[in-house]
Amino acid sequence: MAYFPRLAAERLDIALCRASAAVARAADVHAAGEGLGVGQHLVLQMLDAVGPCSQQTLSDELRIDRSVMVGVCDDLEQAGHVRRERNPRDRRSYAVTITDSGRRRLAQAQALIPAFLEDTFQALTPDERGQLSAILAKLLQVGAGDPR
Amino acid sequence: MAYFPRLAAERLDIALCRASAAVARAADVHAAGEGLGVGQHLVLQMLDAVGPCSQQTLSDELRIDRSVMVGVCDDLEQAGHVRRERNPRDRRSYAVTITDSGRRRLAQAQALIPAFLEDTFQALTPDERGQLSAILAKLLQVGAGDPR
DNA sequence: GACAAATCATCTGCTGTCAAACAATCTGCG
DNA sequence: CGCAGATTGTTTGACAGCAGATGATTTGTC
Repeated sequence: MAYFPRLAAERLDIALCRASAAVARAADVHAAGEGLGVGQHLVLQMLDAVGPCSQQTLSDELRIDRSVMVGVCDDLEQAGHVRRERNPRDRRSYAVTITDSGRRRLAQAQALIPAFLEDTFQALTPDERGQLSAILAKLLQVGAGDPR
Repeated sequence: MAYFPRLAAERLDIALCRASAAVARAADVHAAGEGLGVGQHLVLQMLDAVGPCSQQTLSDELRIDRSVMVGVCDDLEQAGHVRRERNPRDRRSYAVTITDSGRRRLAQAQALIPAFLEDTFQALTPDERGQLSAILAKLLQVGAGDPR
């Protein structure tokens, strides 16, 4: 029932990982019910916001490994939500572009996110959510051995 | 370079998972250099604090899967840091007990934790670390679809 | 132009985790 | 007692993620 209390109090790293695992599982369940994986959702969201990208750019920005991005884009392409054309200026890379179908699918998925977040983080007050967001942003920016 | 900004701001779940992944990797690197896995460390810490436990209890409290706990205890037993005896009151379960060797190993590992945490969370002020700790405790206690 | 080094997408193998199945044992109910 | 169902530890199979190697292409330097 109770999470071994000294761990949460003393080991910030462990608590962070455990909380993340629980949240990730909830997100997977939500995504599975939605039929659109978390990675696919992120790719569509980014393509919609910033326009066509190479898979490398998507990998870097979204922190998804290159070799995983291959499968994510495969699935999206097969579903018709994305087009993969060679970038004419650099034929090594693709220009991954979101299609109209992809935009519709994204809008549909986006609409369900607020309720999902509300459900997942219901234990936190709006203030706490803001604090958490700011703290995580700081951690991702500088810390944790990720000086890219 | 920059983490696609809208994600960090809007998707608390994604930010949490990304931060956790970075921290987990740092912890693994640290543990590998130390020669004592994170799971093993946690088990020793809990056995030292609360006395002999079954593997099931360890699994529940430390949020480590039963089938993973088998291997963790195997390694600890083989290294002589733990004894596994059948619980006479319930011969299905073990009474896992920390040995003197295990206690020495634990003390040695514990001594390095503060420096590791300081290094990993150097981007955060003491205030922020306190906030993060409190927020994570709340999340682990109630939230994220883990109503055990 | 020619060649070395870097980059993009991809594939392969490895590791770690989880779900499901299994045997042994315990508990509860008649 | 006798039997159904739950629990503990374990093994197995499936799967995601990552490091490293590979082929195609670009960039930089001579």
